[in-house]
Amino acid sequence: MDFFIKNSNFNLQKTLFCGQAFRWRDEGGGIYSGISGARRLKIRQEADGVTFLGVNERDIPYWHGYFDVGTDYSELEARFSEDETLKKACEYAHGLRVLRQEPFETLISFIISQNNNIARISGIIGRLCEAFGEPLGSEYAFPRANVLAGLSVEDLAPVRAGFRAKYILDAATKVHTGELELERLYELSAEEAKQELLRIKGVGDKVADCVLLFAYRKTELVPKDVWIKRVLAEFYPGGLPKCVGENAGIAQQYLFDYIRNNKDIIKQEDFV
DNA sequence: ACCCAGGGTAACT
DNA sequence: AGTTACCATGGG
Repeated sequence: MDFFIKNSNFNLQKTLFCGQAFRWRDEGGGIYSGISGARRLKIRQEADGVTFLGVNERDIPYWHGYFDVGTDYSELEARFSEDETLKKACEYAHGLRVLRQEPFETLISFIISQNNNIARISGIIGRLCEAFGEPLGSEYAFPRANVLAGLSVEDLAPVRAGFRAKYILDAATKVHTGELELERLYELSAEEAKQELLRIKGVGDKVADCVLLFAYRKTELVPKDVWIKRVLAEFYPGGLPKCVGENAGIAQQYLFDYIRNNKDIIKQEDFV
């Protein structure tokens, strides 16, 4: 069935290609197709919302959560806009939403993201899914932890993940054996959950923050990649302003999209 | 050819 | 506790 969601603050182009998810494709004509975990979706941009195309009715609650439909982004943008730079970021990235993604997929994806660029991250994840994911029509689901846990670095060679291959295997193994219980992290505080994630080889402060923000919706966390470090150095040496409240992580995503597409805003001296 | 990328680890002071 | 070389790969 087709399922329309009325929402005036929902831009798919911004949401799907701002570096938080890596498995979406622009089909043209306002239509996008992608996969989250083992679910496929076709979705169309409307003037006043989005339409899930041919969606299985029982998956609607999942996608509702995935796209964070329950959050009023217009209200967030209004609050953020009390700050001058954030106001510009909100105008530029208007309609962006922070997704609620599957924990294991998010964990592996952001392990792959380290010291890497978005185009190449997408390529590696695509090859990982083709090689080890369950077929999903003409596409492939994200690989399950037990499948990845049974692999060697040699098995992962065709994925061309480089030095990150061993990190992928450590994460998959810890999840598969139950040494790390991803479902349990929902019940923990951000700080407690972070300590759990940091036990994985190849997961440091930034990757942990990304997983907790993009999968567990710990919106107070601000992943500090090279671009956010530049924004902080240039505009917020004392940290993000008070108006971001408990949603600093969402404000961070607006800033990330804004600055990466307007690189001239950062002065040369802040490139470290 | 060179530089960089949604960084982390291990080996140093 | 705070630096720094090194890690694989390929896009710009």
